[in-house]
Amino acid sequence: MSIDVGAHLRAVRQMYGLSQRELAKRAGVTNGMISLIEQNRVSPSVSSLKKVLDGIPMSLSEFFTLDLAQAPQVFFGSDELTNLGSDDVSLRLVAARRPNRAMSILHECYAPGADTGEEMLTHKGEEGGVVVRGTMELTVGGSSRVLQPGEAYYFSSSVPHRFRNPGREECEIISASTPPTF
Amino acid sequence: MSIDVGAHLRAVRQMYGLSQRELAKRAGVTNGMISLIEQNRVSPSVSSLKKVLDGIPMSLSEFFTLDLAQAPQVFFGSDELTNLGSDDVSLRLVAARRPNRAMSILHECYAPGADTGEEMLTHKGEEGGVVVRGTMELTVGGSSRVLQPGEAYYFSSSVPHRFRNPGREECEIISASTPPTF
DNA sequence: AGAAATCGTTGATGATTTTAAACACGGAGG
DNA sequence: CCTCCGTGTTTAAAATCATCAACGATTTCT
Repeated sequence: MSIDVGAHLRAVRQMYGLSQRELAKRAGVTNGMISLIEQNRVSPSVSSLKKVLDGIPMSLSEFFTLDLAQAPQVFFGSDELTNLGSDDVSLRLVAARRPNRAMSILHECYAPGADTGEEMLTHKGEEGGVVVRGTMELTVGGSSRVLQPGEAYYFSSSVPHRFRNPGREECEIISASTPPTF
Repeated sequence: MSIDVGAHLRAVRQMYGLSQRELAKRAGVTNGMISLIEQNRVSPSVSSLKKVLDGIPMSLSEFFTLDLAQAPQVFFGSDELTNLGSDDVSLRLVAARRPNRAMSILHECYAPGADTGEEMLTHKGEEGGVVVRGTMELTVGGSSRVLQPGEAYYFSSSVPHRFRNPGREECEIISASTPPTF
């Protein structure tokens, strides 16, 4: 069970201070329809839902991505980052326990020679980051490059990729990925 | 005109190597319906579209957020980051020209005393980051804190916020925000 | 208090979607 | 050649959604 479209629409509408009739008028649909949708007595067609959201206005993407229940921690001490790494790779996640995050932000440390494993990684979403200290060899699809401090990367995570620290020094990077990998 | 649901579903389905019948079977709907949706001869109800996507599987949120047209630059030299800052605040953006990015990743440098301006910032989305060097005073809503190197933050950008470098040293942070601010 | 306005809900009808079953096309193998 | 799969597409009937108009409840103003 994922999203309750009816309750969600109601919450969004009220958050924008609109009545069913007011929204219906802006959207060019009937108020009754909005009532039925909000009670989950019908499941609107995508085109109808789009018309309704246009009246707010809000995109379908925003609607399905938006999460209301949020009143979360903002500041994180260095020791409040959640450590997810193994022996030679430290992955420290910001806001780990925040439900329905849009991103994973990580403070990563790779020991000399450390890597993300034999197999190339493939998953949904996008990721990017900046090298802060040391050097990082990144392979994405066919191409590969050793990034120096201050250099950066950004790619679609569905393309097979792999990280490796080729240097004798520890490598530190700050990265972000969306939707959240961790 | 936003998204072409039919074409989009077709692209997603093919990306996962599924036939209409195969997907229909997994989703518990008929193959004909998928055909009609993909030709935009009908606009599916949200519940139907959800059933179809469950067969992939993919969430409604992902479906409406995902963008296909992508074959972009992966690696960025330090000098290939796009500088957006003013005199005392340097904002260097990763993958600036990539269309339909899901995130903005920034390498930011604040001169001593520099800030994001008198007014509190408010916009859609979420943002987070890690302090790499120097100190950063961050105010979010009512609360405020001075973050040290290695410390981090994450919050909803719709809450009024402000950054200021209170130290005598330059402050360097890596940040990410979604949807992209820049 | 009473009238007027606004709210969300409901029932019958017309419009649209969804199903089930058949169709047409193309490639693989006997 | 020709049947057997596998595609995706199409059609009529069944199911669901969207509209229109009316309803009861609540608030606002006279």
